[in-house]
Amino acid sequence: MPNATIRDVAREASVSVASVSRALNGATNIRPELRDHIREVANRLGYVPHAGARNLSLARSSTIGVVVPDLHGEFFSELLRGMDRQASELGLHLLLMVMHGEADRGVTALHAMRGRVDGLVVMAPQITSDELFQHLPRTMPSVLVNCAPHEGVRPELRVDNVAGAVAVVEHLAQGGCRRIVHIAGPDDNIDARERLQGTREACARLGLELRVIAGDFLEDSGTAAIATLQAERADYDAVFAANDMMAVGALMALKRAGVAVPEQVAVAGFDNIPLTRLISPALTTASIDIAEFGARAVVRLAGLIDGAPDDTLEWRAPIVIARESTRQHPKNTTENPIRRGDRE
Amino acid sequence: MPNATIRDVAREASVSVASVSRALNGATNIRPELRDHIREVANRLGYVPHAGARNLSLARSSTIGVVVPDLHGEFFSELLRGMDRQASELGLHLLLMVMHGEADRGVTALHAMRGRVDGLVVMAPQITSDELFQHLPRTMPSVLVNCAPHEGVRPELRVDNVAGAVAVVEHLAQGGCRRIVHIAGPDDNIDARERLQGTREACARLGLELRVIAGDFLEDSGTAAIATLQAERADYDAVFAANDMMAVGALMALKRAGVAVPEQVAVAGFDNIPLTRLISPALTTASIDIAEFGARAVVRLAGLIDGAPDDTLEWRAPIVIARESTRQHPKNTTENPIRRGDRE
DNA sequence: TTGCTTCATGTAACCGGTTACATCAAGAGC
DNA sequence: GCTCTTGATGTAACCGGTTACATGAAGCAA
Repeated sequence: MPNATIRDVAREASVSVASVSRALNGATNIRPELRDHIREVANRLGYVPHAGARNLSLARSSTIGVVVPDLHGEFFSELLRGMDRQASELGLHLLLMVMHGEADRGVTALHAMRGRVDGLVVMAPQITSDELFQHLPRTMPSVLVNCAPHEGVRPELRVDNVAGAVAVVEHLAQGGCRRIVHIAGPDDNIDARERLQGTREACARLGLELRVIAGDFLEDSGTAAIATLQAERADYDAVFAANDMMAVGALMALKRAGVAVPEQVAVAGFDNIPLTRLISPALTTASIDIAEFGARAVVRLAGLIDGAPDDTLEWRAPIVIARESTRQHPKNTTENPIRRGDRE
Repeated sequence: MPNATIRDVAREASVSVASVSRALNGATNIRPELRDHIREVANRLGYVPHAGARNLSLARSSTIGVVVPDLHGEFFSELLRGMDRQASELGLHLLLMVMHGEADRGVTALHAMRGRVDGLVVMAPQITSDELFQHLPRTMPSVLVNCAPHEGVRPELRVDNVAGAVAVVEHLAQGGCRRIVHIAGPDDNIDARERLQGTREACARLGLELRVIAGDFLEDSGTAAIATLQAERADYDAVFAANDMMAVGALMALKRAGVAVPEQVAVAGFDNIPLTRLISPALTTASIDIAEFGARAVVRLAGLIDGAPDDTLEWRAPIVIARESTRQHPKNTTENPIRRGDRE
């Protein structure tokens, strides 16, 4: 037997559908006895309103779409947690949409959102996602989170990656490091680019040697970067990875290679995912409060949906969380740090 | 200007709404030129179908609801990742719903799903969620994942917690451990209970001493458990926590207290979350493929939605992943393991 | 009593799609 | 030329809610 509809309840209670709707939605213009009677009947029939129908007629779904490139790792789970907490507080549901890196699938997916959500939180750091933004209808309230540059001005939330990278490099320099290896993220990722840019700027300004190795934000590419360096017997005293997972990969590889961290090589990451404080040595990293970041995006989106004007670009500046992996050590503050090639 | 509707397209193309619907949904009974013309007009107007209206009329939303108790930690992010991968493959969307531990909110939330999703994947390990299952309408296809016992038979997927715990204890015993401390999970959590039960059974059978300390599945309670033991100068040679996060907390606390792991005390967890292999010593744990587990739930739900009969209870038996934290050490295989209280 | 206001309740249109059925033109068969 | 079939197209009902507006009864003043 299918679910009861509002008309079933109306018939059973010998009233009109309007009265049922009024009774169940707490309208004031209804006789209390009638209201209670209708509620009783609705309960008896196990009536549950059909949200889809309600949404259609109200032109509001109380749902927001979350567009993310990927679900790997703790960054997204933290972001999602923050968004969920806030959304649930505001009585909103979360519709998840993962692009899996495919921009065209992203456009299709975006279209699928119409009539399903009241607004979107979009995270699309791929430089190539220009098409995506063009397909983001003006009529759809949306907050852009850490997105690649795009046409026009939109409500936006960004991490100040350049400042974060600069701060990390300064921290490394302060610890006595002079020869930095930067493991970069994907070339088409705006976060990765900006972190690289900040690293370049800071190294140039502080007179540090810089070598850049390509990576892809995954643990393995951090490991691979160290393998390359080891094979070359390269000379460096710090590894700064563009995100924490690559830093972890590097850390593990260094450990296996018998290189002491931080004594011989300091290691730093970016994002401050929860596990950074659990590994050993604990990882130095650039941190923003990821969950708060997500929550903030939801708050702003809710404002937009309610019609509040908002087209500001809001920044979050990361701070450096100094942990064991870059603990300052006197012997490295000299001009002549231990060279990797010397022992092996 | 609001979004174009199917009627706008029909008017602009001088055809009926039926033709527009046919043209855009690839029906065969339409003249190709007309179809192309309509598509062209639709494109020009930037027409995107209203998913909500479509769902209402098709009585199908292509969305599945995911009900989870919490979003903390990597377990859920892995589960979600597996579900998303599968859902996206099947052309389904994911609507997230976190209960935040409140059973009554859960019931409300469940009702909110009606007309929004075609089916549910429900994870409700709280013993108290009986009410929840009663409010799960029979008409709503749903797959239960690691749920507490409940009335009636439903399509279900479960981790064999008892077997997993037994396997871990056997592994510990094989390594020479005789005095086990089990850090239990929340008392009202079915997974926690079963893991405790398995631990009890195995210890009894193997003649091991067992002490149980209460925990709550969070890292801090693992830390607290060790603090308690230290304060008492308790005598034990293995800590088996009911999940990985508590094991990690215990591991950190032991390290800080100067207790060597695994030499003095072996440590094991449960779940095999990704970070277990990254910490040091790497954590021994009971593992199932969490992402696959989630994906499987989605596959079965999709089957149910398509009307396939399915009321089986499917089990996943965890396997023990032996890592450094329980590395076998000869001196502990004697009847007289090092007592914690002897050094400090 | 009449006329006016107030308020509970019902009727029916609407949200934006899909689709059963009606309609109608063209082609086939005789 | 007439009928029958076939296939494209249009009309309108329907999905299940909400709500503007119509209706009609009760309350009140004159």
